[in-house]
Parts: sequence; C-alpha cells; structure tokens
Amino acid sequence: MSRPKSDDKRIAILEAALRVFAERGNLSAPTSAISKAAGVAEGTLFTYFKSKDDLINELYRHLRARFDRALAEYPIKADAPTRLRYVWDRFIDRLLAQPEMLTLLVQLRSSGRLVKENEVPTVGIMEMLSTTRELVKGGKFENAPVELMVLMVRGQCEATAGYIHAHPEEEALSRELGFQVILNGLQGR
Amino acid sequence: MSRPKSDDKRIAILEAALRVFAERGNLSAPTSAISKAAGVAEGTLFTYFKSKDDLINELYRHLRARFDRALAEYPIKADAPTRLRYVWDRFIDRLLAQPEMLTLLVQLRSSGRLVKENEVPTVGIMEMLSTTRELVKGGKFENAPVELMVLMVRGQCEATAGYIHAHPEEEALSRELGFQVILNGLQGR
Amino acid sequence: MSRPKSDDKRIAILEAALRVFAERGNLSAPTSAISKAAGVAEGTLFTYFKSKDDLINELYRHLRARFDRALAEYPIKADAPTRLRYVWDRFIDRLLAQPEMLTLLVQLRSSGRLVKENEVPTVGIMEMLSTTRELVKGGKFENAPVELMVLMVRGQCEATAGYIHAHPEEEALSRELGFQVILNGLQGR
Amino acid sequence: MSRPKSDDKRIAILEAALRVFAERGNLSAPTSAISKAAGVAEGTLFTYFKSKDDLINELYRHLRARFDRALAEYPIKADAPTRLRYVWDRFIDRLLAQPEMLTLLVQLRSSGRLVKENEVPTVGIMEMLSTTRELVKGGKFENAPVELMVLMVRGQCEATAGYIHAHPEEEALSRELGFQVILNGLQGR
DNA sequence: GATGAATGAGCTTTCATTCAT
DNA sequence: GATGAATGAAAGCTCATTCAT
Repeated sequence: MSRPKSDDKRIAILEAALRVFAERGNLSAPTSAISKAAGVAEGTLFTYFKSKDDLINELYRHLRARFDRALAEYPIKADAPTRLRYVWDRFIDRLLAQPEMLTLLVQLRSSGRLVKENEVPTVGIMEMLSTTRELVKGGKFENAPVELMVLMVRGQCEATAGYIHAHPEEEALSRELGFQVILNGLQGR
Repeated sequence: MSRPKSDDKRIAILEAALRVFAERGNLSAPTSAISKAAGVAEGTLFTYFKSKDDLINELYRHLRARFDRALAEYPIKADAPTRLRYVWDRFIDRLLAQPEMLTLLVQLRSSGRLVKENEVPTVGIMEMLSTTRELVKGGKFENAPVELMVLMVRGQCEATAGYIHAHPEEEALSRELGFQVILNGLQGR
Repeated sequence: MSRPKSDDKRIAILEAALRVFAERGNLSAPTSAISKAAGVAEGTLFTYFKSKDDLINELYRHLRARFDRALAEYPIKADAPTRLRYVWDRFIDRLLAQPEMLTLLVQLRSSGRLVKENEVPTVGIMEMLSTTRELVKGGKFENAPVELMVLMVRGQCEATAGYIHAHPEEEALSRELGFQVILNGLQGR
Repeated sequence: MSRPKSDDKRIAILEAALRVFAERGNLSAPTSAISKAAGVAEGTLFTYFKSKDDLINELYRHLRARFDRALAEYPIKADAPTRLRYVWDRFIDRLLAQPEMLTLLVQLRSSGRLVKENEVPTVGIMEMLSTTRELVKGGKFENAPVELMVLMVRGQCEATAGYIHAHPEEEALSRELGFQVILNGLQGR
C-alpha cells in the first residue's frame, strides 16, 4: 500500500462540510466547495466518501459522536435531576460551541437523506431516556410514553440553545430556566 | 379582456409544492415536479411566482395564514390555561391534518431562503406570548424572558405532533400529556 | 369589420422595436418588451406582425423607407458631385437623428433574418449607383465595378457617422472631410 | 497530477464558436451547438470559459490576435503607401481566408457584449494610424482627425472584402481598386 | 380587435461523479 | 492516493406564440 488514506484528511473534509453546509442552507453546497474548503482536490472527497449522501450520513454520525464524547464524565451515580442536568448542559455547551450545528442538525434530520442506521439514538438520548423514566416515577406522568418525554427534552434543549444564540447575554439565566421548566414539567410537581 | 389570473391555480400550485417538497427533503424538488403535480405547464408556475424562492416564501405565508385561520374561534375571554390549550389543540390539529407540514415548516425555517418580512410572528404565536406572560405571573418564572417560553411551547407542540404522527393510536393521551407537561413547567407549580 | 387594425398602433410597435432593440444588442429583446414599450398587449403585436421575424423585416423596410423619404428634394438636375453630396448629407442626417439606427442597421443586415426581398437596394443606393457611375467616367476607375464603389461610399458614410456620434463637436468638419475623401478617391484626381 | 487543461481543446471550442456563430446570426447559437461542433461535452465548454459572454469576448480577442499575427513581416522600413498596402492586403487575406469572420466581427462589435478591455486597437489598427498620419502629411487632409481616417480605411477594407466574397472572380482587381480609392482619397491628390 | 394567461421547447449553467494522468 | 478536467443529466427560467375571454 503506497499512501494510506489519512484520517486527518477525512476529518478535514467533515469539518469543512460542517462549515460550508452551514453557510448555504439545505445541504445544497456543492461538493466542490467542501473539498476546496478542506484543502483537497475535488476527486479526493470521493476517495474518502462514496457519494455526497455518504458524506452527509458520516457527517451526522461525526456530530453525534462528538455529543457522546462530551458526556465522558457522566455522573452515573448521581440522582436523576443531576444526571439530566449534566446531559442538558453538555448539549447546550456543544450547540453553543458550534452554533452552525443547531441548524445543521435540523437540516440533516429533515433532509430525508439519512440512512436507517443513523436513526438510532445517541448515548445522550439513551441517558435521557433512563433518567426521564426515573424522574416521572411516582409523579402524575408515571405512565406517559418515555419516548415522547425525550422528544420534549430535546426540543426544549434546542429551543433554549436557539434563544441563547440570539441573546448571548442571557445565557446563564436561560440555561437555568429552560432546565427548570422541563424538570418541573416532567416531575408534575 | 383576457383570462384573469386564477386564484384556484395559484392555490393548486402552492398545495402541490407542499406535497412535493414534503416528499423530497430540503426544498430540493424541481419546479417542474411541482407544476406537474399542480397540473399546469412548467412556465405557468412562473406567471404566478417570480422565482422558486418567491414560491417558497409564499408557501410559508400560505401555511402560516392557515394556522391563523384555525384560530378563528379563539376564546378570548377564557382564562389563560384554557386559551393556551385552545392554541395548543389547533396547532396539533393542523400539524396532524397535513403531516407533511411538520417537516416542511422546519425545512422552510432552516433553509435560509425566507425573506425578512416572513419572520414576523403569526397570530398564534402572538397569542402564546400574551397567554404565557399571564401564566407565569406569580410563579417562579415570573421574570423569565417570554420569548424563550414561547419557543419552548412551540418546540413542545412540534415534538408532540411528531410523536403522535409516529404513534397515532396514542393521540388523545399524547395531546393531553404534552400540554400538561408544558403547562406544569411554565406555572412552576 | 368591427375595429380596423390601426396604423398608428403598427407604427408605435415599429418605433418601440427600434428603441428596444437598440438598448439590448443582437435583436435579442423579447417581443414582450417591445409591446410594453409600444403600450399594447403582448398578443397585439402578433395581430400586426405574423412573427418576430416578420416584425424584424418590416422594421428594416420601415427604416429604409425613411431614408428614401429623406431624399424627397433630390436635386436631379445638378452635377454628379452635388447629387452625391446631397445623398451623403441626407444619410448622415438620418444616422445622426436616430443614432440607434446605425447599430441597428448593422445588426439587421448581419442577422441572417432578413428575407430576400429586403435585400434590394433603396432609392438612395440607386442614386449612389448612377451618380458614382458618372463620377468615375473619364477617371482612372472608369472600368471599376460600380457596386464595389457604392459599397465603399456606404461604408465611408457609416464610418463618418460613427465618428461624429463619438465626437459631436467635430460634426461639420467630419461630414465635409469624409465626403471629400471618398469623392477624391472615386474621381482618381 | 491530473489531466492538464488542453490548449488544443480551448482552440477547438473557439474555432467551433466561430463556425457556429457564423451560421446563425446574432451570436444566438446555443452553447450546446458549439460544444457539439467542438467535439466536447456541454459542460466542458464551461471549464474553459466562465460563461457564454466570456467565450464571446475570448473569441473576439482570438480573432484579433490572428490579425496581428498576420502582420509578422510588416515592412517597417518601407514608405507609407507600401506599408498601408501591406496591412490592407493582410486584412483582406484574413477576411477571405475565413469569410465567416467578416460577419462575425460586425456582430461582435455591435453586440454590446464586449467588455471595455476589448475595445483597444489591434496592432494592425495602430499601424494604420501611424501610416495614415504620414500619408496625409502635406496633403489637403493634413489636419483631419486620424481616427476618422482609420475608421474609413477599415470600412473600405471590409467593403472590399465583402465585394470580393460575392464576386470571387474579381478578387485581384477589387483588391487593387479598393486600395487605390482609399489611397487616392487620403492623399488628396 | 385587444388582452394577457397559458404553454413548452429551449437556453445557460451547475454539479456529483468518473477517470486519465 | 491525489488531482482536476471531463462528463451530461438536470435545474431554473425565458420567451415566441396561441387562444379563451
């Protein structure tokens, strides 16, 4: 094997895609713009990704993996509210660290281009699931479908991050409030 | 006098766009598919809409106008929870009546193709604003930014509609639960 | 017969075509722009002219007729130089009166859209022919093909008008010079 | 390294454009006809020329460069009439070698699609300028604007080439006559 | 006759992907 | 593996012409 596929280059392309897709809406940026932004030739993109769709799916996985990595120090032994708060904060952190991601994730999810395998929940979502289950126990939502609850938490989280993005000066307050609202809501007291 | 521009045809094109855009993600459906679905010639689309972007913006306004029309019997004199529930139910109604709309609205909002004027709140959102303001009064979120609250309500609503779309048999329950969670959350008791 | 085709309208369309074609090069202006400029409906243009090509040919004839009308007082009894000068001045007059025409004539001639019948010489050209024939008599170009001579006179005339258009302040001089050069040239002494 | 952009292909496209534009008037030939005539794919045309307008401008420069190249053996030390005759003959040569060019040049000039930079005089025109200046010295046109003179020479030249194109059997005579007329004319004796 | 909405062929240009170098 | 020229199938949009009103 002469030159091995470089992982650096792979990452460079993914990061370039993140940036470039965020600039033009709708995943409509041409692959040539992505390869240019990544500093590689147009053809090279296709030695790392079979097609644009493949790139898009890998990008989605890449972003989700980053979310999961952010949960490294998950306080597994803490109580449910603390654990939920941890996930909440990491999600917000990530969304604010790369605000393009917020829109991009939405676009990816609604693009109809993601393959089935990419529709499995991330570690973060799994944690939300179990935490939420615990939280509602004994409350008036004890018998509610947990999946619905999780969708709600995620929605709330993205709404909060969106608000903070528009009003950065209210970050601390919003982060807190958003969390309290959903916690309150779920506990049903 | 010649044939007048027919409003039926205009609506037919908008409805066709709704359907066709929902099928392929990212507003990427070709205008030719839309005109075909609307039963008009390719060129005709452009006598009703200056460009694809114009069509997209008009579509957004069209959808929003429909939401507003659904609020015709808004119980203006009822108490805040009742009023919020009314808006909540009408939103869910609409999203379920045309489930394509759920994805489409998200796509439209994140497309970067909407003009400024289309970013003003609908009547429904305005009502949410005033109702929410009233709801938090006296609670622990009294001083929270109302806009954030409204974003949360909308997020909750869309999450709930999404869940119902996937689990139609749980509609009544989910509709109720979703509302209770956000109401609980906002009232802070 | 209810309403007769109005000659005013016909002329209005031709004049509009002259203006509009001059603005965009290459006869590429859409018929809709012409009808708009003429103050008639798009379809109306086609009740006066069978097709765009027909309009173009009629426009050419219209312009040529105007040239011919300018020769109304042709000094038929004067000597050859005087007569050539008369034609020369009227040509220059016309080209300066509507400078768009200079470019337009060139475009029409090189468009490949003129029908055969429109390739016959105008009255002005006919006069040039006979005058030129007389002028070269006895000179060193006695046996030259008159058609070539006439092409030269026309070329000279258009070159002169073009120059005057760019340097209006030198009109009188240029008009005179241009004529002297071609007269000199033809007489061969 | 990849395949380098081939200059052959570039030239092939330009030559194809020359042919195809000449067939249909008004630069109205579709780019697809040009690429087909050049034996390349439709898209390839656009890797060599940014747009149709760019192609048109490059074509103009291409043709002008050819004129200039034809003057390689310009007899710089000869007297003015000899030098003018050299330029005259080379112009006629070129116009006859590719008769499409005669119409095409006219179309290009009157198209309104040429950029400013392409309006500078060619080497041939520059030579005409200086030669003409010398020719009129001492004659009755001593104080005439040289630019006008040059426009005249060019016009005369194109008229002559046009005539020869229609009457090839009179080439030698016409070439001579045309030149004599303009020389006579300029010298004013 | 006048109007302008309707039509659809045709245009320029873009872009994912291939492949010669 | 890397490169970028080559490809050709779309895409969005224009426009001469027709025809219902």
